[in-house]
Amino acid sequence: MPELPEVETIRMGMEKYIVGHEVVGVDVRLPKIVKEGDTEKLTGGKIIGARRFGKVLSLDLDNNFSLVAHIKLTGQFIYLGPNRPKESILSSELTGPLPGKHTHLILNLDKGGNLYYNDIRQFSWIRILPTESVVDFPFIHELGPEPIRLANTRSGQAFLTLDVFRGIVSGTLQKIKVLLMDQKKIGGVGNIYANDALFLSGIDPTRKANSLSLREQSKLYESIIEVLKQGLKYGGATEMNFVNVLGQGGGYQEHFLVYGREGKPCPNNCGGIILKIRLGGRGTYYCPNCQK
DNA sequence: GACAACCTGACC
DNA sequence: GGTCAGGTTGTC
Repeated sequence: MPELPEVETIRMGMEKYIVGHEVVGVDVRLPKIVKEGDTEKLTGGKIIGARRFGKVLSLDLDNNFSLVAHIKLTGQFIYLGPNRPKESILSSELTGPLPGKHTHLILNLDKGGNLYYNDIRQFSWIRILPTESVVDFPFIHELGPEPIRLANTRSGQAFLTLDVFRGIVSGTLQKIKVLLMDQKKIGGVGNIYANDALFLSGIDPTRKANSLSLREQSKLYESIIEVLKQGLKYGGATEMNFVNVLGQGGGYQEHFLVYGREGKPCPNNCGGIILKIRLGGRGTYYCPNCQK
């Protein structure tokens, strides 16, 4: 499901295919998706940038308005129009027809292009905000630092250094996995990458954060960065129905370490079997042999 | 700190 | 037909 690597994959696609286009019309099909602001402000604006803050996207226009979106579990931004690479064949399995019954917003772009916004579960939100106020929007303002620095993110988000991470981890009684997914503590990490990072570092997800040794803190810090980089490398994980701006799925789901692998053998070949428990209301997967 | 709510589709 | 999935908010 969309976490930092998936949202960053979308952002990169927007930068490549959407930025530079003018918005010539807006079609709102499910008004409740737009929680704040007037979508008509977008019309006539030229898209000049795509930013990401944790799991939130911001499409910035030259008329000082931004379309800000949290796609939650099942949001999709798909571009159809000129400049799509010839080899990008839309997977109707992942997106359905465009527009379709889950298409809630359409940005008509110049040169006949369209940006479709789909969301099956309708949990996501879109806001139209003045560009200068995007960083002050409460959810974005309260986001914790991000674990990886990306060249073109322009997120303005603070970077999670090892020292900062140590401070966060040692200062709370929260269970370590719950902490990793707490957006106010660390920006961008969700269930898939929290599970895999804890496996990679050999740490039991139910441990209290402040019980980690200095060595475990370092190992976990490195593991978070490693799994996020793997996610990015494969263009995200197509769990739920994540697709990039061309409607294509990602590949990290083929490389899950423990996420979604209940009952399967531990990838370390330790002989253990992956267990599933619930932590903070979320499915949590781990190897009881390797994670202490 | 636990858990329902939001919502739909997938799965048993 | 019932249950589960999950990011975030809201409520107990």
